[in-house]
Amino acid sequence: MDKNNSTLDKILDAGRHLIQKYGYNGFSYADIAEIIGIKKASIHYYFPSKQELVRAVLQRYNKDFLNDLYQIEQQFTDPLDKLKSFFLLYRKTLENDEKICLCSMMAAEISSFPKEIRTDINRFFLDNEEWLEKVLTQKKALDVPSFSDSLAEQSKLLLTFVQGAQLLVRASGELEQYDTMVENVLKTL
Amino acid sequence: MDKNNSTLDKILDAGRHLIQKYGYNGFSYADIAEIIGIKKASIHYYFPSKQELVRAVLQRYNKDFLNDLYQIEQQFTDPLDKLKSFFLLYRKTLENDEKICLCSMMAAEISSFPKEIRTDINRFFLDNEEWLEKVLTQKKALDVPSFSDSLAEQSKLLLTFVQGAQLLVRASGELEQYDTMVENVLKTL
DNA sequence: GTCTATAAGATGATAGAC
DNA sequence: GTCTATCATCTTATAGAC
Repeated sequence: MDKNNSTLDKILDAGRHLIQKYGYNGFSYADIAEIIGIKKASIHYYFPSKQELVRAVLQRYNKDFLNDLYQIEQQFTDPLDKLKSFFLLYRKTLENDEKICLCSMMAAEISSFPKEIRTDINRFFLDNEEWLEKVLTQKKALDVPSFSDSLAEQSKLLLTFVQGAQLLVRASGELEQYDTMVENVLKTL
Repeated sequence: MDKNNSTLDKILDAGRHLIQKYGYNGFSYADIAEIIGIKKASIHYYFPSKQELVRAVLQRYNKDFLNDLYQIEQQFTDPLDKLKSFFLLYRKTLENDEKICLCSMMAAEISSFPKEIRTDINRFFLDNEEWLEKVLTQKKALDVPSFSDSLAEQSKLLLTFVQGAQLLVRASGELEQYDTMVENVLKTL
């Protein structure tokens, strides 16, 4: 159950942290080396190029995030609880040292990436939408069918909300804003 | 009425373009120099440091954007038309060469900036919220009062929407998504 | 104002010893 | 696997000629 503490994992952890905080163009091999106490050259042993490194970080992030969504799905039965946990998942990132979702940052920096990486970033968003749509479908089955719109479209709106809310929180520096906004967006359902 | 085509303006234009596309950490003086056909050193004559340059870009962007909002306010009487124009304003940026709102990008990169710049970024968001709230107030006066929530909170949600929608469009590369999402978010009002 | 020249340090990356 | 040493290039920034 313990996280593998190999150098490889430390590099991926540090890389993810730095991208979430400063962006792909805002960190260097030297930064990673300093964080985990090795030399720059050692990183190249695992990831010859920066793009290979970022791609590995991205793919692991997507996998972990998808797993978190699956856990939420298992843990709760009430769709509303699932949605609240979804927003809490994003909140956890914001709580910790000025970070945002890795894919939010990388979507902003999309012009710096080749096609394959762009595809992985978009995959993250699609997976989020898909998960949300599934939960909204469960919710609709319980509720008076209050919304007639496509649940796929509704999911996209929820995703734009959580993506944009992160930017507002970062601009203001006030995390508490997030909770109020989540409350309000849940009321619209 | 013509835009002043001084070197200063060219520098600000190129700087804004590059930040909107690649981010603050994703461009250099050399990039600006190449775009407008001068030498790097000439840019330092106007902006000794990169932070002074980005600050000037940011302040002009905020001023121009606020002016655009004012123009919309003057041009339309129907609050719904005003909102549609608001979203169209953001769309214009997306249409053009993989760019997003300057302050969306800079909010994502907030950890790279000192306090004064952060304040300017947040000012942009607050101005957006204020403008939206004003329009929503006009709308409420016309409508059956359908929503009971605070219009300030409603404005924030609309802002999170447009901020997040940009990231989704960038991730997918499909601008048409934006129009559908705008349609759907307007239905929630 | 714009240029050439140059500095001082950072950056991504490689070669080869241990 | 991790290190030292080194590379070519890029980065922000300054000094001084024109």
